[in-house]
Formats: sequence, structure tokens, C-alpha cells
Amino acid sequence: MQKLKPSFYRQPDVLQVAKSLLGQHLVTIVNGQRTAGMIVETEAYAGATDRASHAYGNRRTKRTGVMFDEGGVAYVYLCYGIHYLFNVVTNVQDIPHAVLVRALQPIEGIDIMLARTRKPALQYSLTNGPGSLCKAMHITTADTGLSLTGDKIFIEKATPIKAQDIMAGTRVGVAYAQEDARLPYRFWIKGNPWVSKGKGL
DNA sequence: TATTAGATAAAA
DNA sequence: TTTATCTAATAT
Repeated sequence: MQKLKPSFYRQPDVLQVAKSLLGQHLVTIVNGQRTAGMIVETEAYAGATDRASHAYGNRRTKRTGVMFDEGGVAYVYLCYGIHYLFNVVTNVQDIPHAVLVRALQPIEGIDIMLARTRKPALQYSLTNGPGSLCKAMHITTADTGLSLTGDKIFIEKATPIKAQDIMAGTRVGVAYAQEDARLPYRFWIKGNPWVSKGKGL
């Protein structure tokens, strides 16, 4: 399998990247253990112009700093004090765009994921949420800034999802973003059971 | 005067 | 629980 090229992440349109990411394989290798999953749900964050983004108004801090880097690196932050959220930084330097990976369909190392999540249930609850996804893939804030073309966390090119199988809707958990919360920046694969929430919109 | 460290507050 | 911001201390 081939890794996505750096140029993929530097596309000027975050929405395009978010959609293109669907169906690709996110893989992490930790302690020699390889785990992989197909991305089935993403959300786009348009940086400076997006109230839902940490980088809204070009707000730059130690934490959000990596979003200002060139596309192709990982941005991991903590939500609600306990959930790690994995984002892919896109666009060029100084444009803090990012795509949040919300759900995965396990492909490789499912047993390893199960061991990490300590939730024996082989249900869709393994990687169907941004928080549990990171646990399963062993992603933490220590991974922020890592290049997605490196050897620990990367995305492999896979069969692209057909346009008619991509659904769009509003993002979740961004009520504070006011009008921006209603933007159709969330994408998922139609009918995939691993998508985090109800698909009915 | 600048940089670093510690402490306190806020968050999502 | 992590992260941000402020205040203080120490070095420059």
C-alpha cells in the first residue's frame, strides 16, 4: 500500500481533502504493532474563518500551533479532558486548516485495538467515535506534529469512495460555533455501520 | 530587559 | 484532566 503524498494534504480546499480522506486507510505503528482502519467519517475545519476551529481568527497558541504548519502533519488535542481527537493538518503553512477524523472501520490489528480499549465488545464501538478511535490506534497528544508521511502515523491510499456514497451534514459538538455550527462540513460514507452517529441526519 | 518557571484559572 | 494565561523569579 502506498502512502498519501504530501501534496495531497496541501490542497487549498479543506472540504475536498475531507471528502478525499474517506475510504483511505489510517495506520499507526506503535511498538511494532500495526493497526489500520478505513476512514469512514471526517469533519473539515476551515481555520481562521471557522468559529468551531481552535485556530479561529488565526488564534495561535502552543496547542494550535501545529495547524499553522504545512499540511501533512497530525494535530491531536484533548477534548472534555479525556478524549483525544485526531486531526489531519491541511493546506500550506500559516493556513490553519484541518480535517478531524471522527470514525474508522478497523482493518488490521483489531485484536490489538481490543486490548487497548479494554472493551471486549467486538461491536461498532471500537473506533466509531473520535475518542475511542484514538485509543484504539494509540494516538495521544504526544503525537501532535508528527508527519503523516512518517513511519508511526500515516495514511495509505486506498480505493476512493464514489461521490454518490459520500454524505454531508452538520458537524457535532460545535454548538458554540453559532452559525458556523450549521455548515455542512461533516462527511461520512453512506450506509457504513462504523459511522459514529445515525446517518439520517 | 528578556526568557523561563511556577501557579492559578478555564475548558470542551 | 489538559491547556492557557498571568505573575514572579532568574538570567541576560
